[in-house]
Amino acid sequence: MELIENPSFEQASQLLKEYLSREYTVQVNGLCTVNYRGRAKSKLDRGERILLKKQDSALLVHGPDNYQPKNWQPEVDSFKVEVDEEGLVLRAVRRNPDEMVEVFFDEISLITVDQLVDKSELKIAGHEVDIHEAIEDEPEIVEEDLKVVEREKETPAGFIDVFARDNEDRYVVIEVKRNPDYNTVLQLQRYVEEIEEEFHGEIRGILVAPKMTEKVLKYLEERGLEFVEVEMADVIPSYEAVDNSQKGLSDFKPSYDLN
Amino acid sequence: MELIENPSFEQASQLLKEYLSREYTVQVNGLCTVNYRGRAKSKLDRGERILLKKQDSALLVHGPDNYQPKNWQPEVDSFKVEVDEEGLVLRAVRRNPDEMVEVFFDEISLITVDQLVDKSELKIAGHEVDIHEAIEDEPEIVEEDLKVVEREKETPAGFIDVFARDNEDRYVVIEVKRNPDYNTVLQLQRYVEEIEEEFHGEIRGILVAPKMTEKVLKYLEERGLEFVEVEMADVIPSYEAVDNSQKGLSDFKPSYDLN
DNA sequence: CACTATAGCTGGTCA
DNA sequence: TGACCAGGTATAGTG
Repeated sequence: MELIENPSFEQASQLLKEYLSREYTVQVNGLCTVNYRGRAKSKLDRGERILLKKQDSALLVHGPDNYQPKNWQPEVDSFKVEVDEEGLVLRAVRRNPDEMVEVFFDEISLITVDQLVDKSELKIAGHEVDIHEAIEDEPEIVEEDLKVVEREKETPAGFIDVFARDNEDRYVVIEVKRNPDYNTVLQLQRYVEEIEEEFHGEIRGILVAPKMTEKVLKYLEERGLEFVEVEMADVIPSYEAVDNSQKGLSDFKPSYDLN
Repeated sequence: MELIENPSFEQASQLLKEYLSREYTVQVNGLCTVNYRGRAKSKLDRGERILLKKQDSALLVHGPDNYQPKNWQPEVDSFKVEVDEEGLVLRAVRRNPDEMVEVFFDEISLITVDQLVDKSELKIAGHEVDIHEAIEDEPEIVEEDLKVVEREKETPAGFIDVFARDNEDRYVVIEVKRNPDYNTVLQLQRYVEEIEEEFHGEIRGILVAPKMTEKVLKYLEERGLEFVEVEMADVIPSYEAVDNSQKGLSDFKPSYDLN
C-alpha cells in the first residue's frame, strides 16, 4: 500500500495520474467542491470529503455523514487531472450517458493507493426468484401433493409465478411476493379470473410470502384467496459464496487523458 | 487526523472503542469476512475491504469494485468491538428494523480517524408565502418588465398566487411552490385554462420554485408552461442559513457495549 | 410515527 | 435494446 499524508498538489497529481486509470483502489481525503453535470446537475460546496476510486473505475465522493455518497460515477471512461495555482482538479467523464464529475481540491490531507483482493461475492438468501425455484423444486413447501404445471405462465393479465394442480386436481395460481400488499392481492385476483376464463371450474389462488400484515390478509381472504407463509431459512437450504469479483475487470482500461 | 498503519489488534480495538460511537469518521482497511442478518441474510467471504463509519453512525463496507457497498447499515444504534486469538470483531446493531452487521478482521492494514466538516450542508429557511411577497415587491425576480395585476386572484379552479402581465401585455399566471410536483403542474394548467376562458388570447403559465426535478420539468414543458428557478437567497432578503449538518447528531449517542 | 412517492436511483430479467 | 420490477432499497415529504 502506498500512502502519503499532506502531499503537495504536484505529488498528488503524479500519484493520481499514475494510478487512477489502472486497477487500483485510490483514496483521497481533502477539502473540495464537487460539480456533477449529466442526467441532472448538482453542485456541492466546499467541504471535507473522502474520494474513493475503485478498481473497476467506479468513483465515489463521500461526505461526513449519510450512507450514500454525495456524488458518484458508477463507471468512468476517462480521468483527467490538472494542477493550477488554486489547487488540483480531477475530472471523471463517462459517455452513455454523457456525464461528468468534477472535483476541485483545495487541500489534500491523505492519499492512499492499494490493490484490494476480494475473491468472494455476496449472495443474499431470500430473493423472490429463489423462492420461485424452491417451490418448483419442492412444491410441498406450499402444500402437500401439489404438482407444478408451469412456471411463469403467461396470461392476458401478466405472468403467473407458479401454476399448479392440487391433490383434487384443482388448478392453483401461486403468486410469490417478498413484501405483499394490496396490489399483490389484486394482481393475484386478476390471475385467478384469467385462469377461470381459460379453464373454468374452481380455481384456487395462493399468495406465498415470508411475511404478511393483518390488513392485507383480511383483504386477501375477503376475495376467497389463500396465504401460505414461508420461512426463508426453510426455503433456501444454503447459500453459497460465488466468486464474481473478476467479472469485467480484465476489460477495464479507461483511457487516460494526459492533459 | 489520526492514522495508524498495520496496527496490532489491541491498538485497533482501543482506537475503535474510543471513536466508533462518537461523531468521527473512522476508516479501517483490512482483510475481513462480513455477515449480515436482519431483513435478509448475507455472508461475505474473506477479502480485502474498506470499512467506513461516518459521523452520523452510518456504516459502509466497500469492496474493490462496484459503486455500491458490499454491506452496510444506514444507522447504527450500538457498536461492539472484541479481540480474540483469531482477530478483531466489530458488530454494528440497529433496532427497528432489527439487524446486525458483523465484520471479522483477520488483518488490518490501516486505520484513520478524522472529523470532517462539510459546510455545504447549510440549508435555507423560506416559506412559500415569502416568495409571493418577494415577487409582488420585485416582479423582476421572475422576469424583466413584469407588472403584477393581482395577488391571490380568485378563479373557479382556486386562487392564483400571482397574476401579472409581461412586457408584451400578455397575461401571466404565476404559481409558486417550494417542492413542485405533477399536481403543481396540473394546477397551474387549470389556472391557465380558467384565465384563457376569462380573458382569451395567449396566456403564459410560469411555475416558480427553488428546485425542480427532470420529470416534472418535462411534464411542465409538454404543456407549454414555463419554469423559473429562484434562489432563496435572492428572493428572501433576510433568509437565514440554517446549519442542518448537525441534524440528529446531537442526539447521536449510540450505546457502546463494553462487554 | 406511519404512509407515500421519488431517485443522477442501480441492477436484474425477459420479451 | 428496452420495458418492467425489485432493492436488506434510501430519502424526502405529508398526514
